[in-house]
Amino acid sequence: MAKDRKIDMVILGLLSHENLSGYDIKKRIDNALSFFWKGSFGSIYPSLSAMEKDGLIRKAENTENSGSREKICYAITSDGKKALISWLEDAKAVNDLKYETLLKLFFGGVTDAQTSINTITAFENEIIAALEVLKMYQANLSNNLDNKDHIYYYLTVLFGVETYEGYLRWCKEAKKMLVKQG
Amino acid sequence: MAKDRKIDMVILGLLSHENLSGYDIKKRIDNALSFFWKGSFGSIYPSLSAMEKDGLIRKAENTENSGSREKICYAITSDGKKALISWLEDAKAVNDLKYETLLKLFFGGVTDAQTSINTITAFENEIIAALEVLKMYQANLSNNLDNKDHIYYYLTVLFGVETYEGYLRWCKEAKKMLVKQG
DNA sequence: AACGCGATATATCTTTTTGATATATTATAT
DNA sequence: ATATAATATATCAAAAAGATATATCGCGTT
Repeated sequence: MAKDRKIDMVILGLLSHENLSGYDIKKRIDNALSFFWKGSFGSIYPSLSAMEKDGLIRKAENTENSGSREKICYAITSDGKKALISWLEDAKAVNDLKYETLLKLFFGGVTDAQTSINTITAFENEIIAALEVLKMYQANLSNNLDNKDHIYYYLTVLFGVETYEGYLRWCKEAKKMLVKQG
Repeated sequence: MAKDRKIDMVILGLLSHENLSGYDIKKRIDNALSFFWKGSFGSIYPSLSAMEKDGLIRKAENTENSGSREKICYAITSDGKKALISWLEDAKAVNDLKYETLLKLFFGGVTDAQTSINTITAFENEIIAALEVLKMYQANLSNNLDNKDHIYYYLTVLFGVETYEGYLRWCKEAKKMLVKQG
């Protein structure tokens, strides 16, 4: 069966909600998962081919004909659902974080304080914009939390809001310290 | 010159502080940078070879002879320092975050609420342990913040403390909601 | 009607990185 | 004396990112 490809689990998870094409999957990742996960076409299409060969997914008829050019839709199989559940039931999870912002800050002593302040400000502006979007999602989702599926989506958004607000508090504090230091 | 290898900048940054071997570099990454960056031997040694060929670093005599087996130490060159500064002065930074914890939670509807609670608890325990270490670093560093180089280290630790405390607040809230939902 | 352009859609290639493994040396504990 | 843990370098396969190629479709402009 599947080895250790995380993208397989992303795809199986998304297909457990609805039938999707590779292009649809990319859109779902970019929209709903973007602030805690990423995925490229270069990993999605090979994963789809491999998982179809292994019987974890199968080609499905394009139900909602969006009118656009023909697409190859996939559905999850019972074997695929088993693989997904077995992954979900393992509580251990690897969180792989790479903050280039922090890396630049760590080596900030090589240049002047203003360079580090600029790096923090660029980060701050990105987060302010992203937080606005997240808060919109949060507002929409909190209206119908009775829907059992929506609570999981809501909790990930809550995670984003909580961490982003922490980022912004840190940006202010860090810039204050750097200005004082000169 | 160098293309787009982030590991190059990590190594150049560390070498701007002191001469190091590949093994030393790995230790520095695992200790000082671990909660916001990672690096494997499989990327460090090829990067060292490539950057030496390009003249960004050079072999250096092993100053502090630690008594252990001989090691190949490297020093940054003036070209290397130029490359490092040019990277630092670009305020744009890519922060690449992959939370498998959040991914599992997002698909939590496939299994029962207890499965998601277990995933959150495993995350919570990891963060509690890591936060303890970070707070120790923070206490040590805040004693001598007059040292110009230490402030940058301190700020990255502050970032870790702020985000980890946010994680823990979220863990409590998320578990409360999942327990209520059942 | 012809044209260009942006969105949709699949696929593949190169480069970067991880994770595993191989190999050898030195220090330490039993 | 011997096992084993830490030190040290190196390489390989697998995974993923990022870039690029190719083609279709819908829409607005001229």
